[in-house]
Amino acid sequence: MARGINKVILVGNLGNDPDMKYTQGGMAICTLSLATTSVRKDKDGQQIEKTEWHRVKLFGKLGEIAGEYLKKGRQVYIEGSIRYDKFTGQDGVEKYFTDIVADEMQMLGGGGGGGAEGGGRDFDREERTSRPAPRQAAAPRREAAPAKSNDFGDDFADDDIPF
Amino acid sequence: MARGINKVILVGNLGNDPDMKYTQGGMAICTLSLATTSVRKDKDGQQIEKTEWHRVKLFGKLGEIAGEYLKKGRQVYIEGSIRYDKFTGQDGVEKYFTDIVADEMQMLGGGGGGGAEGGGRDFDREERTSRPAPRQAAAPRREAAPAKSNDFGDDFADDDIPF
Amino acid sequence: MARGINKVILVGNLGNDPDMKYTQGGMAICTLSLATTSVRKDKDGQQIEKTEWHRVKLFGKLGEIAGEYLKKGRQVYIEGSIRYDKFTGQDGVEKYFTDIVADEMQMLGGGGGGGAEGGGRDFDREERTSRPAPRQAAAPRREAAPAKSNDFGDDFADDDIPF
Amino acid sequence: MARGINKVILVGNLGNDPDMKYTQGGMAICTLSLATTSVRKDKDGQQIEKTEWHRVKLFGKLGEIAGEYLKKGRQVYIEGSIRYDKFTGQDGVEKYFTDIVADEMQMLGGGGGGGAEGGGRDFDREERTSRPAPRQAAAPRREAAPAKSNDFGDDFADDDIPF
DNA sequence: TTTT
DNA sequence: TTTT
Repeated sequence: MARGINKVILVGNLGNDPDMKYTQGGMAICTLSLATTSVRKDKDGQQIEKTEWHRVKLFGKLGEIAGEYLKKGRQVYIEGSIRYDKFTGQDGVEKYFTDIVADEMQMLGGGGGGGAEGGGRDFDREERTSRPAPRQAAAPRREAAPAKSNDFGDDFADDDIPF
Repeated sequence: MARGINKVILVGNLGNDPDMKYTQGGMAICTLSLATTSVRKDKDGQQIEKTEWHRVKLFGKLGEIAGEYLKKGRQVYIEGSIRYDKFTGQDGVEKYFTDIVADEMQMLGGGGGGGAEGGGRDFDREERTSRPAPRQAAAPRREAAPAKSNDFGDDFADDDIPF
Repeated sequence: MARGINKVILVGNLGNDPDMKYTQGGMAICTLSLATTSVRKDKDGQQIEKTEWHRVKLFGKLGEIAGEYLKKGRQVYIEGSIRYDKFTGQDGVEKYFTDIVADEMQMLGGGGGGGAEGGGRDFDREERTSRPAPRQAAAPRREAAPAKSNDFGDDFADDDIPF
Repeated sequence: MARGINKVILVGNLGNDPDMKYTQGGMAICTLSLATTSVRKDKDGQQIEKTEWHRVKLFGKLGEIAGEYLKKGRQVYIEGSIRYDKFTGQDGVEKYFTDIVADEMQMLGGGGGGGAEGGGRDFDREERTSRPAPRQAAAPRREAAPAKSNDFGDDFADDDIPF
């Protein structure tokens, strides 16, 4: 029941290896630094380059895949939405952050393999931690991911899909 | 693990009321006829209009919402993917169809309310029927749709979401 | 010769009337405050709304059209790119801004009429001023806009277009 | 003054080398066959792949760049719009075609270099020819492409751009 | 600050 | 077949 569309599509290269963090519950939070460069011609006809560095967040299973396969320099397709955040530091100064919250990621350029999809856009906030998820917590969660046979939710049987 | 991106974004007006069909299993198939008009200037400076009529398919719950709220003339946002189909008629002639398979829909222009999301992109093909879904089959299915509290699949608990 | 894609698509409502400024040379800079609201279900099944306020910039002719036709509350489609800026205030504190630089705008919901396109993405920076463009400067510029009969640039004659 | 949005974003691989044709006036028409593959899980949990083959048209300078740099197998980003066409063959049978008319193209995966932009969406129709453009016609046209210093059209001087 |  |  959203009102409005907030959609971002990026194709760029990673400036660094993915930064992985995990919540206390073991959910992955992967942060990418992604460069997109545009070029225009100067009034003297010279090429002017401008690079934007996007901070991209991938959560959950999508973040795990990103952390496992992406590397510095790698080219990647990201689809997601823009999220603006404001924090007040201990010094009382407000700080603003803009994140791209990914809900689709695809490695480009052959080397990597396919893509991945997942992750909703807006969730409750909780303390995050940089401790890696304890094996016994995180690992079973991954394996618990069910092989969903369709994306319609639970209101259809699998043999009820007409195309 | 898709390889490639196939994404369509449309904003247009409906040429007709939605066309509703249901599978034998009771799944809704809603077909929209959606116009997008572009304008360019002629070599004589005159405005030339060109209208494309898109055949948009919405399946399952998304199709039901479309069928309930959309009407002829209504402006709508559609996000989905392109699907090309080929059928051979009884006369042996091959016929080609291009559909936009929606995975997001949003009514525009105030009158209608919010948006809806859902429906995957590619599924098995099955015979379709134009008989409305029998009450005793379809109704429970709709009600069976669980109030999913997140989109991460089943590998997180609800209280494990850090933002 | 850009390297990368930096694309934003927004559909939202204006929180205020457009803010118009003009460069010393008379170019319009229109700033919009655009809300997009997403909804998700809470772990208790309750609807949680989150609204992002996007700062959208439209330059030149596109900005003039926006300033003329858009109003507070109006629903609009915006396509553009993300631009991150950093300024150091007089207090020496760095401030960060994120803008959506529009290159397409379309009014939604009937009331307004069509759309408009224009404006490149990256240009030289120059001091901006809030004084309206002087008539004798701005007006001729607007009229000077030629009725381009195609978008291929100057390397084709008008009668050389094959479709 | 378009009414509606008709936007397609594709990332895929070429099934063949680009097919080049030229109008009598020397304008390039480049046709690509572009594959996008999506994967879903079967009801038995097996991966089901579905490949869509898009027919992408690039005109003018954009088509020339595509013809020069793209090759079979190459991965490419395409942005454009959908165009539906209907022709009646000599046998009196109507034939339907769906094209993606590109207005942006970018080579992916390192090997190729940057991207290119250009080409409007809808133009007059004219007979097309497969003869290559005569050197004396096409070559000067390419060189005649002016080094536009901005995209605002002719209504601003170059030093009138505020960012 | 919008909208439904 | 829509819409402005």
